[in-house]
Amino acid sequence: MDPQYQPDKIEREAQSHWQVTGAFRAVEDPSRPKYYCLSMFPYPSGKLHMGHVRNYTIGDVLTRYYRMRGRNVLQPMGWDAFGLPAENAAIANGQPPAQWTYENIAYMKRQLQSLGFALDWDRELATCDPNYYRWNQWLFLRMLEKGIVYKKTGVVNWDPVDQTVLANEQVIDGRGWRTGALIEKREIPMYYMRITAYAEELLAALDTLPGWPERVKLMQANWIGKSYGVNFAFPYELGGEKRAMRVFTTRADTVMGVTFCAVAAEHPLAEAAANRDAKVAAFVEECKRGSVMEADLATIEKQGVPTGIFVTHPLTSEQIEVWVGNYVLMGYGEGAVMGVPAHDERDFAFAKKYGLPITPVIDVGGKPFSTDAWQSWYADYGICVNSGKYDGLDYEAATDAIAADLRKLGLGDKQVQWRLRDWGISRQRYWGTPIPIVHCEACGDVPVPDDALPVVLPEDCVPDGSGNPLAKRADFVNAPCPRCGKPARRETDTMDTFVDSSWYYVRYCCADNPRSMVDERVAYWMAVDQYIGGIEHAILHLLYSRFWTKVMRDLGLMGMDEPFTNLLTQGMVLNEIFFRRAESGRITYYNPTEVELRTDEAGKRVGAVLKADGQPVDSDGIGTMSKSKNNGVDPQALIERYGADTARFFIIFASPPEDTLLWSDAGVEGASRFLRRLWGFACAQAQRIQLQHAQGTGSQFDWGNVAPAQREVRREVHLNLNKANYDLQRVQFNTVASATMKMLNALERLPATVEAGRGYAPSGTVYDRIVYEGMCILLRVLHPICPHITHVLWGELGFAGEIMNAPWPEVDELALEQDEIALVVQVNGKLRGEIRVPKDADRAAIERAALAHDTVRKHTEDKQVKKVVVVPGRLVNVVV
RNA sequence: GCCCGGGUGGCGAAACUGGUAGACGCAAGGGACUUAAAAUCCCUAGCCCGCAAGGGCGUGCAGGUUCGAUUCCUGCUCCGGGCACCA
Repeated sequence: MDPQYQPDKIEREAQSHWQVTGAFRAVEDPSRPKYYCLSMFPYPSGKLHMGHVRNYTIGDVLTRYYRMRGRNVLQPMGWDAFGLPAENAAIANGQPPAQWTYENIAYMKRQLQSLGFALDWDRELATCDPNYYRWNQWLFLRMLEKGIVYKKTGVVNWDPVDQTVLANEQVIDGRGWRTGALIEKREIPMYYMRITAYAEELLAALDTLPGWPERVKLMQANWIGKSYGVNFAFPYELGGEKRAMRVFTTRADTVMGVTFCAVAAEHPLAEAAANRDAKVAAFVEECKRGSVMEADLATIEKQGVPTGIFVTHPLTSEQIEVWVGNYVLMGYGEGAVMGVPAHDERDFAFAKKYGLPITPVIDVGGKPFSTDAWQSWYADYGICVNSGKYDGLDYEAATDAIAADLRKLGLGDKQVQWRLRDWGISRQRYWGTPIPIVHCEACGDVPVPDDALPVVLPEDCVPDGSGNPLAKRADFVNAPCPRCGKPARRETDTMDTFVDSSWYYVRYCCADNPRSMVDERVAYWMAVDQYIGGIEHAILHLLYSRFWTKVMRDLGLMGMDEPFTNLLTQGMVLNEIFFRRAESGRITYYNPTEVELRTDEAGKRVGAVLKADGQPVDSDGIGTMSKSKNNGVDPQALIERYGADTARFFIIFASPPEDTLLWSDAGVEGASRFLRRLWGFACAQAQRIQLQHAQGTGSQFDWGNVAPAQREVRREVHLNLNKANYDLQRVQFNTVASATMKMLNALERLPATVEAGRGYAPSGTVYDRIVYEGMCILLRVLHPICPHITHVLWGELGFAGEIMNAPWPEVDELALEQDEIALVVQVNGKLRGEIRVPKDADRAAIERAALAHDTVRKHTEDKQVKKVVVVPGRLVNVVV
């Protein structure tokens, strides 16, 4: 056995052993309980970053742990290979996205393999492979047939200089990232998936997911946003024509306080007003500038103009003026809102700004209302006042009465409203799944027949940032109409990449099937037992995946209702973001490894400079490691210097999986030291352990009369095994790593000789037994985290079989027992001392011992003891 | 702006269901070994007062509940994630 721990050597050997034996190939076996462990597949951005290492190490720990627990495990891997960065790379270096993507996949695959993950590479898939995305197209057509896919217009960011649609990320302060041009909103036709048809089920089924974090379920529930309210109309006349402006409100009890209404710039009323009033027209134009992002819309200053058009209040017949407001969204609800400034903060600010009347109609516990400044209680529920026949009613009664009256008038009724909107999947981009539609002048939008699938994306395009590259490809665009055969044009939009990731976990089960999207193997593996990925996917990706699962179920393709039984949302790996802004406004990001921090004499940070030119760079704070912010850290250097086991141990040890982790490699040294120490200890004990094998390990040993100093070490080992079991079950792995360190610390402290003559078992024999048992436990507990070193040591020390298939160790409950326990003594909650009592001491004896303690006596002697609280096994609190 | 999290020594963190705050590590200081360095091993360590015994303070801030609060409640503050075309 090599006295030196050489990670590069042993890791290479272990990995090639696993490869040769096909150790991680998953085979369906109905006789064994399966465990499908899935980590979110990576976007092939070029190199792995620490977030990937963290994500996949967590998944690997679970996979290897459950394998040792006897489950038939599947842990696959693939590539989320379509997307914007490939096109950006093409713009930057002229390389076709396909080539760039495949090169990145090859490099990152080698990186993943070097980390020793127990992945079944036979099931590898890439979403940019026609054999994968043809099923996106196939299912799209099924959804089209069912009416789940439909076409309508949607709003996009339009860069007027590049003549192209920009992603939200490419709009910076309302300007195009490359051109600096002011961005405009533009309406274009798009395909939508009717996720709102599943809103009710998506919301209700959250209750069937006990294995999901509460916070994720809460976020999804809020996102779906079911609200109960009243939808009603304000009638009006325009150009002699009778019409109605519909609004939705969750506060029908405040309808009597309406003093104005506001509509979105795209609302028909706004358009009508713009036609006859230049001021309105100018404002409507202004509203069209800027991005479509909700965060931007929510933070802009609320502005509006009066349209000069009045609508009739349905209950009071009062004339109410309609305004155009830049904060009203056409895409949400009716594109019009009622204004009740006395009880809605946004309306209040708007009314103050434009001098509109503010009429309180709700009394909240008699508190005095003033129009001077908004108070948060103005929005509270209360009793109607100033509301005519509704005076004195509470929220529910008033809502019922008002809804009933509106119903009688035929102007409105109660309605359930959803915040969730249908999912627009059309993207005006090249590197994505082609939408399988042909546009024919005679036949309209014609679906591509199934036998003509897949519609293959040409892989030699090099986008240049202007327009849509597919539209420029005559060989792609020109196609005969599938229906009439006349020349027609292919759809050039591609699908949102969230489509790709909405069902890839299904395809892993049958990735080699060229004839159908799913097969019977799906029923064996699905649902995913444990899904692991970043918290940033808490809403969109996870909601879309749940939606697709339900659609596939309703199409008869799968049986399950929900795709992911247990969800672990990994915290983000963060790093500082450094950048410079050029005069043109263009921003360049610099990797933290290229930046040097400047500090003053006291060690306080005073600035940061680029190592290359010594000139200052700005900090944009701390953020998730990403390609776009160039703040990722390549784990390669770490792996090469210390080995995969150290990298894995360190990232697991650094913090609990769900916590955010601010990257720093301080502490890697400690992980490496631990593994070297473990190797050294194993070397030193190898002969002794071999001897135990030779003597037969199956024989029972009587641990009853072992000297306390040795018994304490064995207790420590089993205590930490117990702790590791608990922490594995609650997915807190950092303390599992700690437990393995504590076990080694204990074994190293194990005394070889103890005081003789007390009838204890011979200390030399006990020493050998504890070391043998201790290493047998320690290696197995450590194996999921550090598979290579434990694989090798398991073999070197002569333990049977392969450690990856060894059964998980059992806690010996007797080893945990102690004769005497220590109790803490407090006086008035303050720690004053410690007493030792027999483990079965009764309450009275504990109280006596506590009151007899010197320090306790000092703090109680001139006072009256009111009460003594005894917490068994923990503490005694004397209250005076 | 809205929704969801988080804040504990110089640093990463631990603390089972309200019961000894700081386990396990990193960095640091002191020592041993060595011609020297690396590696390794031993010791110290939340902050303040004290030679010590001991005492006071301490889990972002301000309150509350409790014999007892990092843990429960209220308000605030800072940081992170999401906000529908980054993935």
